[in-house]
Amino acid sequence: MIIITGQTATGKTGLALKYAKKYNGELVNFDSRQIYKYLDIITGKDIPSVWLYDVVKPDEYFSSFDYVKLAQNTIKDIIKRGKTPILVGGTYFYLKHLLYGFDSGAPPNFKLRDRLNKKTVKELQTIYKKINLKSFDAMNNSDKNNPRRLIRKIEIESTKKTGPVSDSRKIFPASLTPDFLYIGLRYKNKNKLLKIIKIRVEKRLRQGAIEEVKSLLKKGYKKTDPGMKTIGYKQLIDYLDGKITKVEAIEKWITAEMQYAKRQYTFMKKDKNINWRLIS
RNA sequence: GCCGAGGUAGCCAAGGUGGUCACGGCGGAGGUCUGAAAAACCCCAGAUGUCAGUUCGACUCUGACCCUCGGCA
Repeated sequence: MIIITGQTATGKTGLALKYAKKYNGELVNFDSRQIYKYLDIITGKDIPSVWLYDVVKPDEYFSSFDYVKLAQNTIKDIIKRGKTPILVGGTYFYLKHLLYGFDSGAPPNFKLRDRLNKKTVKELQTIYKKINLKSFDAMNNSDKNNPRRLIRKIEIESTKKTGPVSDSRKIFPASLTPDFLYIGLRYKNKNKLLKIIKIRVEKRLRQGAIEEVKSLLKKGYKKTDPGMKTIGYKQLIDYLDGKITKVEAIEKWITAEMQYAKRQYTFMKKDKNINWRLIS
């Protein structure tokens, strides 16, 4: 098995294709945006025949847990057919769960989430403190102020009463053997990354990025839908809504890509199993 | 050239009868991360156009100069 991850715009797919040829492999996507149907140009679905593209519609909920279930089956099936699974993507959150498992088996409680989403951070903190003060005190400053994390914590506590629902077994730790290729791609310097991202944004605009956003809006998808909260789409929607100019939208798009690339590496570098390859 | 407005961090920008050298936002650095993750959140650095003057003390007052933006010419 081969895993290729890393920063955005590093040519992960290209490398994956090389390996696919070499090892009789099939690609499995772990990019949280390419999971969505109709998000094609801006998310860069350049290659046909990749597993786990176009799984759900842009307005549908999809979690890392859903991803892991699908990926497990897909990978098992590839192996059964005697081929090499090649995982490609940049969503380390998904990959982490696939490789190292989950802590809690609590499923989402959407009614509870809706209710809690109306609360302020202060209120959420108060609620959680009341339920589990010890756990709250143990949270770091970043999480304590993060409504999503607080809501999730409250959600977990609230389902504890009924008991955990699903299992949280790890999938692949046994596969982390020496012949297990786990590669991370990143840029040595930011100027190069910026240059590549600029080129890529321009290319996507030429390919019809704006038309893609328009057609999504025409289909009835909204800015607030999970799939639409994606770099590129967000900025172009603001442009189409007349909130910013086209030039501003493009600049913001590029900036968001750079910030994303940075966050990706910050997260991924904690995984000591990744073999980093520098791009210069 | 004249009249008006203004010059506060890389950008936008608040402020005060002169008194711990200054609110924010963006951008930048670093970070958090276990069922929303291309999300959400934490945190750090950085500034009063120039030169004089008044004053115990000026970013705040005065003058000159430089620059920017409007209008007149």
